[in-house]
Amino acid sequence: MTDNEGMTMARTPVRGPARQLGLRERKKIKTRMAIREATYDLIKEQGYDATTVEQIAERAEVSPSTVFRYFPTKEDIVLTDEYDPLVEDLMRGRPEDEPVLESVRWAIREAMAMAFTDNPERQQEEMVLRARLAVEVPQVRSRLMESMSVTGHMLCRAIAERTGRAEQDLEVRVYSMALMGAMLETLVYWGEHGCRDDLGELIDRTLDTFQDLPRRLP
Amino acid sequence: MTDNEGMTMARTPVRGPARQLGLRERKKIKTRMAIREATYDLIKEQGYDATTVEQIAERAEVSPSTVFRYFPTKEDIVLTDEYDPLVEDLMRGRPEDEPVLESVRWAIREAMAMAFTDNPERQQEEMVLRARLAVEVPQVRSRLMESMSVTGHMLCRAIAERTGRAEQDLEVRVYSMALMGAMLETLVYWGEHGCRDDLGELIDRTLDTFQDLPRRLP
DNA sequence: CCTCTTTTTGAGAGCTACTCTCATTTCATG
DNA sequence: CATGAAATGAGAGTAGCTCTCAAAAAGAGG
Repeated sequence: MTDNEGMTMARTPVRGPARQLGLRERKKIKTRMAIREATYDLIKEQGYDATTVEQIAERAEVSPSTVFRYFPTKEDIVLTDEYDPLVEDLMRGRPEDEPVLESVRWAIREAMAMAFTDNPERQQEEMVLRARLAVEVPQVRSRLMESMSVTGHMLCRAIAERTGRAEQDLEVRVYSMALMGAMLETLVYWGEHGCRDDLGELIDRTLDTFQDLPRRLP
Repeated sequence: MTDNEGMTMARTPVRGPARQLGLRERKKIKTRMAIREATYDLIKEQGYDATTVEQIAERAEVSPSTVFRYFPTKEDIVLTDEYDPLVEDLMRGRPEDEPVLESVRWAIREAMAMAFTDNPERQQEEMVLRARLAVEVPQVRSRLMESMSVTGHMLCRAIAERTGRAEQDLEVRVYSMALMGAMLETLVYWGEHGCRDDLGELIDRTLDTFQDLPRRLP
């Protein structure tokens, strides 16, 4: 049951005979979004812990069972939204001889830009909420770390492909997860400082730091 | 279960020259260990998920309430045992001008050595179990990551102290968490490979990799 | 429009981690 | 031994999550 979410608006089915979403799939997307938005709103109103799945279901006008059918855990409602495939694709599009870190830098920047193209308001707001929850709610932070590890594996694949090394090489994995740890901490840092800084700039600084770690801290 | 003390009545508190723990505290330590061992054994028998807190309580001969009084969550029973203060102390003992990474390397090595001094069998066994669970059980892995983040903060303090930087400096934090990500991945790697490799050697390799990251992966 | 199949949903029962409260037991001490 | 403090157990309660099964909705075809 790999759910392939489109994450785009359900309105205006694409013209053309080839790809027409049926009513069923459009409804699924709508339900998914309804659950998400209900969750975001409730959390903003009363906080994460005080928000029960039952309440979420009620506001989204579905049954609790359905909520769990769409999201495996409560935390996932907040923070599942797959950047990974996007970033992976973007990285694959970079020239072979580019330093890995530069590809990463470019891919992240591009992914963020794309995410913000439609409905930048809402996207920004959700990012802030996620960062805040990552700071405040241990469960969410844990879950976020877990998803970072998935991203890390993606990065392993990309690096392996690029450098010709094995995907399971210890060095490759260490490199990837170190980078993920760095990125996650950047997000937490951003959240702890009230999300006032420019996240893109922080990420740039992090990548700079990462680029020559040994020189940074003797 | 084989701990200090001989089950005396201790009617009169023996005020010997050496510091003697009261019966209460000795009992607490015993209970804590009993819960841990019951958990380890049950997990070995039937796996993590199949082991309920009720079973653990029963085997440890305490009530379920007591289990939760000693450990905040089920995961904590498996993987709480604070290396952090030890490592922090060890790091503080290193010369000021030593490169941070070398202090880390030394502290970890020393901490491992100390952990293995008494009852190396059992220690090794528990380490293996933890690594295996970190690989197999998402909840445990999450919790482990969470605790790594705590260790990361400790590392931040140590680095800040050593280098005179602010503890909240983005670079310091990025450095620390990158290192933690690397260490955690090393543990996972070890676990995935059946804990057959020498963990100390893997850690050494990881630290080597970390030492000159930019040269490792162009 | 009606029928048949497949997918999606809701209702409800059930499990378990975890919390809280309160009475009881166990230790410490004068 | 008496008194106070701490640890425990019993039990009730909450919420996340799973599973099952039957009803409802959507698609395809006549």
